[in-house]
Amino acid sequence: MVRISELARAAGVGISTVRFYERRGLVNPTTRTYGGYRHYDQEALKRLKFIRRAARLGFTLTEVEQILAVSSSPDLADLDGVITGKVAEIEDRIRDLDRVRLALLDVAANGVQEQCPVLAALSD
Amino acid sequence: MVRISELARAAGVGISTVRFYERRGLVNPTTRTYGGYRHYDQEALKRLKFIRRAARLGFTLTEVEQILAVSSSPDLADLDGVITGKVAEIEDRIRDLDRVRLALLDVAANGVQEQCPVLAALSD
DNA sequence: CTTGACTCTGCACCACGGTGCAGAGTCCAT
DNA sequence: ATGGACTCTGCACCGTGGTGCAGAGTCAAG
Repeated sequence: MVRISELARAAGVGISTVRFYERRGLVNPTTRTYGGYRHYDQEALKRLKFIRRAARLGFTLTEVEQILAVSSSPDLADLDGVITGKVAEIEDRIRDLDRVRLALLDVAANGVQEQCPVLAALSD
Repeated sequence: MVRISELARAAGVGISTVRFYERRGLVNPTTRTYGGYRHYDQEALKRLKFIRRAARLGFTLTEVEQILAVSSSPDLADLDGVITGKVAEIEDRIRDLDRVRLALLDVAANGVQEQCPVLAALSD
């Protein structure tokens, strides 16, 4: 059990950010002292790190919330649809990222041709 | 050659957004009429679509600018480092996205175990 | 039981990425 | 040449995701 400053430092975020995520319902302290101090366990640290990296991947906090909700729902029935949707969405992003990656490698290898490969990568 | 409203509609963005991207140096009109109206060619449409999708992938507009700059630099010498760096960054994101994807599939298949696989996916 | 480091809440503020409006001017089909 | 649709610039505003401060309270080592 650690308090907020230690948790924040371990996750590489600011204290205010932790409290902000709590207001958004993303991370809750495991317990509070009588005086109101937040105490966190290891699970909270994992959640914090997850949120940060998912946000960096372009997910909004609302989307992160959805993913976390899905991943810990006690009711597994008809959750499949939600997961399938999220997975498809993630696959789209991976495909797009890979196109940009390949296009950049193409530029590195062959220089810029008439048709810019990077622009072409996401033109659909 | 189309004018701004047609370009915006084709790219699925607002007119104000096109002008905003222009202020950021991301898309420029091919020509202007004497009266000041912007005219765009197909290249501009590609750039616009690229910007939108790259932004959705979590790149900031500054990063998009960098990628576009790299991809159309006339000077290919010592661009390799920049491209290599961007490619590595993109590969990291792909890896992270794939971890989340696999973790969600795991939840769909096996339910939530003691250790949540989704949280574990991005714990490092 | 004091003292200094830490934490609490509430609120104000910030940067980024847009979005909308006003008032003036442009374009072009009739 | 005129009417209506469209565009121009400049500026103000918005939602998201934080960040910082004030004033009061808490914790724990000595």
